[in-house]
Amino acid sequence: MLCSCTNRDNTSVFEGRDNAVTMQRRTGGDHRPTLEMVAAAAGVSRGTASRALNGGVNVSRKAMEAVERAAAELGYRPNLAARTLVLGRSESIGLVISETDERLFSDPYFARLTRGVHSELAGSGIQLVLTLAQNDQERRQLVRFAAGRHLDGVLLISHHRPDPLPLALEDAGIPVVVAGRPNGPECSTRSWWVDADNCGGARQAVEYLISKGRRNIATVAGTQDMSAGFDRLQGWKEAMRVAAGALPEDLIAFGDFSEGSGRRGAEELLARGRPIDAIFAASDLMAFGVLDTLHRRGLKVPEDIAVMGFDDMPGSERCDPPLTTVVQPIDEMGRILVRMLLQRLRGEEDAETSVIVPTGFVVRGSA
Amino acid sequence: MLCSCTNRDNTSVFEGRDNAVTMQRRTGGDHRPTLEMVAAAAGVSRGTASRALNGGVNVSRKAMEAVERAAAELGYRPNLAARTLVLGRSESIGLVISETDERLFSDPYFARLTRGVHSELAGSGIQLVLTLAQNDQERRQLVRFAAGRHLDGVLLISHHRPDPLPLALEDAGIPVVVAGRPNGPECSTRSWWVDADNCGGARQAVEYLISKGRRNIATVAGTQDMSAGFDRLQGWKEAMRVAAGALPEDLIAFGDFSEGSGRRGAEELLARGRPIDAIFAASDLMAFGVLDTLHRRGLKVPEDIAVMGFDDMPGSERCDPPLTTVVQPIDEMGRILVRMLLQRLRGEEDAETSVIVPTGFVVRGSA
DNA sequence: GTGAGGGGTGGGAGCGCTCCCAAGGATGCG
DNA sequence: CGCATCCTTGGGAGCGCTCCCACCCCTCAC
Repeated sequence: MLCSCTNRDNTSVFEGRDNAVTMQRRTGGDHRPTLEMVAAAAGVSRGTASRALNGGVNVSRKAMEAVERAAAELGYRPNLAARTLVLGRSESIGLVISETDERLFSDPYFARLTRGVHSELAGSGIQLVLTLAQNDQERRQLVRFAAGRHLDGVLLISHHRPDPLPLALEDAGIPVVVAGRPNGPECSTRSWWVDADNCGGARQAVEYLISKGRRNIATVAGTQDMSAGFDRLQGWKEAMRVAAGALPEDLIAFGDFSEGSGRRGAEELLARGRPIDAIFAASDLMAFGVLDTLHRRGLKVPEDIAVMGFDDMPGSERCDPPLTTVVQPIDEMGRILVRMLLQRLRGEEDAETSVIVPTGFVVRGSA
Repeated sequence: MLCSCTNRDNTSVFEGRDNAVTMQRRTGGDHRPTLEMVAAAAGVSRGTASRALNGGVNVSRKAMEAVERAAAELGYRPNLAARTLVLGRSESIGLVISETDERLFSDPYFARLTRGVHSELAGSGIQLVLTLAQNDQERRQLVRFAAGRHLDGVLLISHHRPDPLPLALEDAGIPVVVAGRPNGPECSTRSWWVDADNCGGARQAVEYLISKGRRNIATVAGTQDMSAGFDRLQGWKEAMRVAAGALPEDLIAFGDFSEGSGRRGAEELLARGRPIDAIFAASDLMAFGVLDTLHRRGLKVPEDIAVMGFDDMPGSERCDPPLTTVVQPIDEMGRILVRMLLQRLRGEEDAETSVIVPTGFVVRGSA
């Protein structure tokens, strides 16, 4: 039985076909109008037409109008490749995500950062180009693409510590601003970067718990090869060293930012038998796992044990009890990322080359 | 108190700064090596160097090696703008998402489609460029970007019916393949397209319910200006017309694909007082809402009322009872999208210009 | 030995654009 | 009226690359 809403034209189930990349060279007939043709139609020279179409300095009113009319009539579209060739820049920048697409689309972090980048770029005339770089092959191709003058600069979202991409791009002459902190010997120190104050945020969270009378504050730390994981643990350590004198190593459990690892981390901490009256989880997802474990052990939050998270994920205000957590101004970070790259492209010498954005936190029910 | 993990160099909280777009023209000192320089270093001519670097036909072994060595030593990166200018193509294609970034990152559909596109393109040497086109200003800029020879073709993800983008791109000479169905008078019929067999999938779902002895099969339909919403309702109508003779209009409620609208749709259907023994929801999200409503009314699924969804969202197998639902081969659609665009770029006359991909379904507990 | 054939090479032409400079035309002031 | 000044214009140069064609030289057949 044929479906009536199947359309009438040449439609069928697709069959695989030879996929060789042999596109036509010099696409034959579709010669699009060039600036030369516009100029001819308007009765002026190339130079005048170019000036008329780019701001119109030193162009008479009459010439201006003639060129604009001719361009509209011919449906003229400037060849940006030619423009790039002579200008030496393409007026587009890349937003490169050096992560698996799995995380890309599931982690709201990317959505919010992209939104910030996007909003800062709106109306600037600069084209934003999103690109994934998930493996070495793709990274090489990206470097070729960017170095080939397709991108004037790159915003790189990269949170895993040893990422060869910033260095490779800088070596190819592409200015990079990284979201995250590309420190360490194996990474480029030339790249500029923006990061949330993960350390300070974590410290403030612990200090808040202390101010509420908590003393035995454990932590479920995140992945240590990510700056977010490392720095948040640093923040906890700093606050605890001050509060407890020495560092209570037995109050640390390690997770990987996932909910399951939060569950396991809490179980591990409780199993050690040491008194605990608060748990700081290095991500909200892990905090969800911690809450789950505490509930199942019959412990009350926050009466028996206070819980804090980090991120303010969607959903954090709806869990039981609503999660007190550290918030990063992700949109703002995206905007700063763009501003820094534009400064770098303009060659502003006095600009800040790295920015740490302060975090805040929302107090809800869990602490 | 200063955070010890704050780095040592020039770091501070960012302050807004003038954002005018006045990048440096003709970036001064950083003259990168050109093909001419590579040729000179290798002791051959431009032409020979070019041939050596592009497949090496009619190049002696000696010249080949000399050029490769020179290129490596100088760190030569071909200027892709110059290449694009002479070839008339850029060897990159766009994946344009004509949706809000809200949905972009929350709807797993995009992640899976992107994965399919990505995997099909791997190793082809073609650069994939993701772009958002959320408003008219961005759409115009995208057309300029693509028509300016930055993109050889565009894969457009667009499910809202009157989308001016495919037509605008085709008018500018850019081949487009749409994910979705750009039918209707206001839309381009020139664009090629790929769509899931929404109509057939819905019909099969209803036929399955009929085969299980259900007779009064209601539906909560989706947004009607999206082909997915329209076609899925068509499929339900076709099956019901055959089964019931006439079309039971009072078994239709309308939603917008969201969970809340599924809840309201189910309530509306039940409130009409007509006997119902199954509900086909046009999305899993709406099916979740339907299940919720039925539970609250104390109705048993599937004993009292069977429920089917459409999409196979992550989470559909974990709801109560696990959802029986129609699945679209989204990855495969992404792959087909790429293959079709490459065919179109190659100018293959005999290629299919539209493809409807058959759906399947998974039987779980709800029907 | 001579001519045909083919692999290998060099360099001119040209892609479409922007920049620059010389030259023309209009205008103003002494 | 003459000359300096400014606005406007045209067209050459050149961005870095690929294509094309003429040319060279080596090989092989007759």
